[in-house]
Amino acid sequence: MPELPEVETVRLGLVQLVQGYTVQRAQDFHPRVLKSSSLSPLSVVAGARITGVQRRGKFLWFTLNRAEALVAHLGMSGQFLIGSSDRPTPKHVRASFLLQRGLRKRELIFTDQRTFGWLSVEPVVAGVPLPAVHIARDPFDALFDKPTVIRQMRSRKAAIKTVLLNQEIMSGVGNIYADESLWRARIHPETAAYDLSMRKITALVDAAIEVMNEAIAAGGTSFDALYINVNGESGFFAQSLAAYGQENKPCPRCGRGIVRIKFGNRSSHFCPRCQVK
DNA sequence: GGAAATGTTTACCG
DNA sequence: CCGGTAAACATTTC
Repeated sequence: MPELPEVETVRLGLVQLVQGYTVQRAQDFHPRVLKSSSLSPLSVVAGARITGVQRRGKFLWFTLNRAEALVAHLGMSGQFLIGSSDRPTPKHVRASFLLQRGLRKRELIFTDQRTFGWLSVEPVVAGVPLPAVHIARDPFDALFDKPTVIRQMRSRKAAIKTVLLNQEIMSGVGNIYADESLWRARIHPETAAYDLSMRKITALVDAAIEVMNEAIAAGGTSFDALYINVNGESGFFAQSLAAYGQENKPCPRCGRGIVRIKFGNRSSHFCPRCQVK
């Protein structure tokens, strides 16, 4: 479930279900699930209490009653799931955590089909774990500086979609919400960022905030069982998408068919009438 | 068999 | 050193 709204959906579930729990045992089952930079093997997390679950952009971390944090990135297909006898044992289990709070016990599982996701025990620098230090604040961060972000975006020569996806300018937006934001702001994805007016870029950032807010309220976007929350449930924002994945379907604004182009190694969807270069 | 899938990092080039 | 671009990473499904 991996763009900001999906990661936030997971985070909210984890706050509800694992915050305050103490790790009894932590195990990893795949040679690449633990980042090579990890300060320690995963098993060393045993004994720590989870004091909170935080997020910056698409990076997620558990704060512990220790100096280090347990950091996670879901990559393309990572999931956290709370163990339940109601559901079949998930495939591609990469790590598991036995948790306890008083008499209550829970299992937290990390699964990842494509293994682009990872876990890591990391030092925290000024409130942010090391792997996320280079990631810019996302729009839901209390210290998000919109005017600065807009200025930085406008200073780039690259295509606006590339700039919107750059996690070091503003974090959180991935391919789905980039296409949706550009559609809402009526901007062609290949427009050079520095050719856009201040007004247009402002509209784009506002659209990104708006669409991600709506997606969080819907529990994220799920196309299939690969993107689900900690209870195994799908979000329903997919039904609200205007552009992403809507090739040949009518633009909800003007009726013209949405087109898909290959761009920067991935697909971009837009309305050729509403979004012109 | 080829293409595509919601991400990040790295290398290379100018 | 910086910005821009392409490729690599791995697995599964259509």
